[in-house]
Amino acid sequence: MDSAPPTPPSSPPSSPWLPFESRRRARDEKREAVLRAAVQLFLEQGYHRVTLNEVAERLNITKPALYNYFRGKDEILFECWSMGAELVDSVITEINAGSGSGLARLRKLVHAYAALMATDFGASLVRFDLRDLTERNAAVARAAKKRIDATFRDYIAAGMADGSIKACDPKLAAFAIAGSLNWIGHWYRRDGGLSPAAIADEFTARLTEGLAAVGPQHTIKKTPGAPRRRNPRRKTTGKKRTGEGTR
Amino acid sequence: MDSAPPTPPSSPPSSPWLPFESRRRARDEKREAVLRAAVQLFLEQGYHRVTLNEVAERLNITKPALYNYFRGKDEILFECWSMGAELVDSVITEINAGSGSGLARLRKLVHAYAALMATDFGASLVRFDLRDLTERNAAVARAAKKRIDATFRDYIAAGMADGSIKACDPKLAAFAIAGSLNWIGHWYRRDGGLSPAAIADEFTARLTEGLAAVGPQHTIKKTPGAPRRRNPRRKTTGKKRTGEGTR
DNA sequence: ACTTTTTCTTACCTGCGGGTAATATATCGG
DNA sequence: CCGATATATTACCCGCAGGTAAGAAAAAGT
Repeated sequence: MDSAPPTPPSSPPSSPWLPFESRRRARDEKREAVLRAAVQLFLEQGYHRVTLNEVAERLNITKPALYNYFRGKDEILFECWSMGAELVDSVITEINAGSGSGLARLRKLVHAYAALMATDFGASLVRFDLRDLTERNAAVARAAKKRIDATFRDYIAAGMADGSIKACDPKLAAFAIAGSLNWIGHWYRRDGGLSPAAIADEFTARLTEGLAAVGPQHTIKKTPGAPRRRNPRRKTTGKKRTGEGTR
Repeated sequence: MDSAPPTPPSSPPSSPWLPFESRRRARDEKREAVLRAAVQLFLEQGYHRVTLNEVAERLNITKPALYNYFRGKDEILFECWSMGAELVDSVITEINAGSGSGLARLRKLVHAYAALMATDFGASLVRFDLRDLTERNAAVARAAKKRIDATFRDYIAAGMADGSIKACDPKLAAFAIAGSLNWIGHWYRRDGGLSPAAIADEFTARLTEGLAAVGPQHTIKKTPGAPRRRNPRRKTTGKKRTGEGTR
């Protein structure tokens, strides 16, 4: 809207960094705008059916302009995917920073992950085909996926160790839970009557009730801390930037 | 192997139907061979990366020969998908024909469905993008998916009605279970140390243990009929044929 | 006001892959 | 052995979408 720069033109040239910074910012904002438009189209129509012309058109520019920000179509796909991965990563670091039993952590992860699957960048994690990426980028993506999967298993294993989760095969249990969550990304529609929060709550309960240990402590049903209300929302901080030049 | 027709050439022309039938059979077998080759390649590399030349090459023929059996690439995709759908349908009819509580039926369905996801045609149900189909075929596929989803919900609702399943939202519970199962189609690898039977058993237990009613009757842990052993395997009959000519 | 750098556009190239036409070859019925 | 039918091949078309080159337009720096 407002075109006034942070440093008005009348001010002395004391700080030439700010305009420089603002230029960089503008560029990154445009980059992100491209990603937002692209991820939306990719999810709507599928990567292969979306042309770069369409992406550009939606941004009121033309195709070659995109090449100022990205090397090619596959890099756009990868960056979309990365956005989602960063969101998950920040969720995980946050949970790891906190405390709680294995079961409690697993519940937090399930809740946050479920909500993430209802976002564009979150869904892109499970709806994009990694085979569309360059081998290099695909390797990065595979590694990230592996880390996420390992986190699920770790929480389950930790829960078994601390007695909050009953004995089971962590690998298969993680597959079952993660699969259920990942599938949200395939069926969730914004106009579908089910709010992300409701889905997250329900899945948290449904997916962990079978795992809770029944022997030592009594069956845990709702979140132990807040008896009735669930966590309203969790602010997903993040937004790192890679800073890798285009040319 | 053996090329001798059912009616040897020396016999009188009393039954000209058999050679005709055998011709038809040969044709259908080739059609199916195309589908088997195609589904494998589609799963391996992804639909868009597979060329018809590759499909043909794997069958030791050339691309245009495929057009004797299918209208085009998308029809091949659809027929692969249909093979999977027919397998699920036959599983469902079999379960519906039998008896058992809602929970028991749900368990049967989960078990059979999990095993199916470890097959090529089963996986094609969840790994192919319906948007690659013509609108007409996509509508058929959507309807089939809806029927399958409805079956999950029906079993859960029936279980709640007969007391074998505790109160829950059938829609979300079905999503959670089906999602977990569908995801198998994405991660299962034949060379991955986990046998389909083991996966099916584990998922059957894991996905239904949280749903079993604990109030009225005692907790149901294993299958109620057979106390220790689970169903070893279920023969998936089926293999209907559409019989729609190409030209 | 001039130059320089960044950003964007118009016009084009190019390869790939689905699909088709014309034609050859095997198979079948007689 | 001969025509008819199905089945396969070789050669081709062509539309599309990713990517590029060259230059205009806009900003930034001085």
